[in-house]
Amino acid sequence: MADPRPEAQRPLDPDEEALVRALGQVMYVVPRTIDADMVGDRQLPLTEYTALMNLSEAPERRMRMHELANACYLSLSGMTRTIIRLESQGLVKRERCEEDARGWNAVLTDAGFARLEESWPSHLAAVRRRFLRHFEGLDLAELARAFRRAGAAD
Amino acid sequence: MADPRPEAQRPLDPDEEALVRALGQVMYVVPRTIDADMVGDRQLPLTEYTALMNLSEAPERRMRMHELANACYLSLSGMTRTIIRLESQGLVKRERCEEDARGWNAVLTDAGFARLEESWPSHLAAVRRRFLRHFEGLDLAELARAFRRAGAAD
DNA sequence: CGTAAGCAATTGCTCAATCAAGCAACTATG
DNA sequence: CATAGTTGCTTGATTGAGCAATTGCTTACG
Repeated sequence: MADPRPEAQRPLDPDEEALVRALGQVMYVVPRTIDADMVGDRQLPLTEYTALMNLSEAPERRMRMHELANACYLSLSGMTRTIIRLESQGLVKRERCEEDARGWNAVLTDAGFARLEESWPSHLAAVRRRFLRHFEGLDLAELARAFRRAGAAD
Repeated sequence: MADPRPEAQRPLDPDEEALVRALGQVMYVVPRTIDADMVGDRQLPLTEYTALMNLSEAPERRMRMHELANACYLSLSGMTRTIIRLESQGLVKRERCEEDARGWNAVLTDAGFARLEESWPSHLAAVRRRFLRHFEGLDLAELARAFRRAGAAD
């Protein structure tokens, strides 16, 4: 990380500076407001919604733990605990993996699928209201590419 | 033919969808990598850096707790504890507010200022590497406005 | 004035996330 | 085919954050 070459230390130009100062809004405020909307509306925290949603899109509605952890931007241990919470609500169950007995699949139950169907409108509304509508008129596809680049390791 | 669904539930178009799916990268991955870079490089978590930085820009290098909490996107109680951590390292001190004895000012010490001077290149590098460079060629000023709109409380 | 209402900040508690350590199962090598 | 090393996941300990209750000061009103 430490690479204190002069070039790297050139001060930000005003537009860069404005963007960096505004970054906190998207890093901190947006996730909290979306989560608060979901919890207030459907009692389903964003982390748990994200897990259910990823499972619902997977083949046979099941995923290995590390796969799901990645998809949810969570550590493996964080994912274990999230699945425990969902399991205790009957929304997910765990099944040993056929091909590798070390592995587990998190599997969406019918109750989990129902919970998701009941909750997605709330998530959609929150995402529109707290995020998407503020980007009208911008090139969303290009922006999406930039977001993905920023998240890619290096 | 008219779509009978309420407007708010209209599905996302592909570009919107791509952006929403990429949002997690900026909400979750970017802050963690910037923080990890700062901690690895200068032992200074991003939250604490942000507090020092805001203080350094304030008149007399001092701010009221709730002001600073807002600037750092933190609750007041979260800010109290951050200041306690900084105070225990001698980087900040607390002084009763002259005009209102209920209030306290967090004041940057010389040691705190020195810590900041030693750390900002690391922060700048992290922000460039993990965020800014992926947005080259986009209209940064417009993007900054969109970020600020997204964070503004309705 | 004097008391009720309100505000600034801190404290107690809880919770979700991390890292590090542990356990169980798989794989590769001599 | 034994065993050393690796991998997949869980568990234990810790941390940083938020909310709700509390403390101490200020202000507004009768």
